[in-house]
Amino acid sequence: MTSYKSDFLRVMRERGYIHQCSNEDALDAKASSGIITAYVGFDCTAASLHVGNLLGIMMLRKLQQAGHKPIVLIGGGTTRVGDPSGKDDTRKLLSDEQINENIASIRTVFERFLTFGDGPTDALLVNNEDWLLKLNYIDFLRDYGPHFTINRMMTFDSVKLRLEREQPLTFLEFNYMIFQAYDFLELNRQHDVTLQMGGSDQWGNIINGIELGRRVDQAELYALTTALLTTSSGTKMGKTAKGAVWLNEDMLSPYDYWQFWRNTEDNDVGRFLRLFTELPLAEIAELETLEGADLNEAKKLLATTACAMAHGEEKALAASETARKTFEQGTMASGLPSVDINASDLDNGLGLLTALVTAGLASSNGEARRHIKGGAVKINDVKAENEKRLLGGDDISDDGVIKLSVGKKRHVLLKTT
RNA sequence: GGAGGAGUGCCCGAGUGGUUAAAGGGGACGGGCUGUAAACCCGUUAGCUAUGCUUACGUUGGUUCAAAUCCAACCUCCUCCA
Repeated sequence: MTSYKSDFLRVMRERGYIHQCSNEDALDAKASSGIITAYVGFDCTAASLHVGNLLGIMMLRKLQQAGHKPIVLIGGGTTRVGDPSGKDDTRKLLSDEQINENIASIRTVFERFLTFGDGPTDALLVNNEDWLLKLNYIDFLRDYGPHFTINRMMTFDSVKLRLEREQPLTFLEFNYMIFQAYDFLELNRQHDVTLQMGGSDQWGNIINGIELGRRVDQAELYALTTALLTTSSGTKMGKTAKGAVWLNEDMLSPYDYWQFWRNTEDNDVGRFLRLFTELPLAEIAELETLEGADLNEAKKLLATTACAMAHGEEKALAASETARKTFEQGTMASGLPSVDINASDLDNGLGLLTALVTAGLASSNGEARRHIKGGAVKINDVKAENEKRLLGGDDISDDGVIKLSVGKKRHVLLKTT
């Protein structure tokens, strides 16, 4: 297949989203002749999605932009089971309350990327607990069990890898793929969904759904996956000093989110621009030709654009400005992440170690101590050598804050209240 | 049900009575070099009210001056047999 007829698949390929696609000719024909409805499933194991999920969200966005209908499937039911794909260990089970809290917190993110509503191409958010929790075990087994063979399930990577690595795979997790397959069937019945998208680790699960749909309803379903995101140097993407790169603002500040993209490796800039921004391909191609330090301009653009999509233009520009002041001018930037401290603590003299820990720059006094020893700590851009140093009112700069830094990149402003 | 093997720090993995907060590697973090990049070099990598104390080698007990290391029971996993 050399060229796609449908805008959707063409864009997906041009921008580098496609890893695998089942029956792409038929899918292409279908997408070029009418509205298709597609979904991506999201687990709710945390209170926020992270950049690893961004690819799925972006796919739905592209789908909608191409005039099709995206469905966000929240795995309220399947999260109660736990997906074994790509994991060595059984994930600890979450309580129902936790799951519901997570769902509430996660759903806000989608509104930034998709247009929801009742129109034919408006996005829809559904939760699989609506049908999974109602299932009757015996009925379900009789209706759908015969369509799955253990022999076949054993061949899927999610199962095979666990067994090969001699890690336990519980029956509970073993059922995950069956539920995901059933989701696809159910969404096809309820909303005429014909395409499921996801990361490449979902391929097996999706194929299971396609087969179930064909066997039970003679439905013609499709799969489309993206490559899992890794950096050029091969490491998994999505980690910062603080942990995962969350999409929710209350979990990771727009400034830190901006920084994450700003620190992209040279070799990834073009790829990420295509995947995570909506700049024209021609412009990206030009940006890619930049070399050496000039490439930093492309990284800034990537950071600001990607940040704007997740947090809004205003915050993205603010983050960009904060970064400019901090790194290019070396001046105090008020937009850096800040932590409130009591003025009275300062009067009595606030220990530097304590300050570093409360600022989140160190996880323990011991770590703070090590950072000081290593010469990484700065107070108002002046290196701190003495771990017994006390912070007092004198340390408050003209801007009314105390700037604490660990290393070149991590800065926190202490603000008195 | 029977026989054998395994469970170590964020991960992998060495260690089989004392100098072991536990080799080595990975990851992560910090420093250097740079461009807030990569690669490379160096360092750090349990907590604390810190010349000491506490926690830590699946769990719980026991032996011993002393245990990750020996013993017992239990839990979990793997392999072979039935």
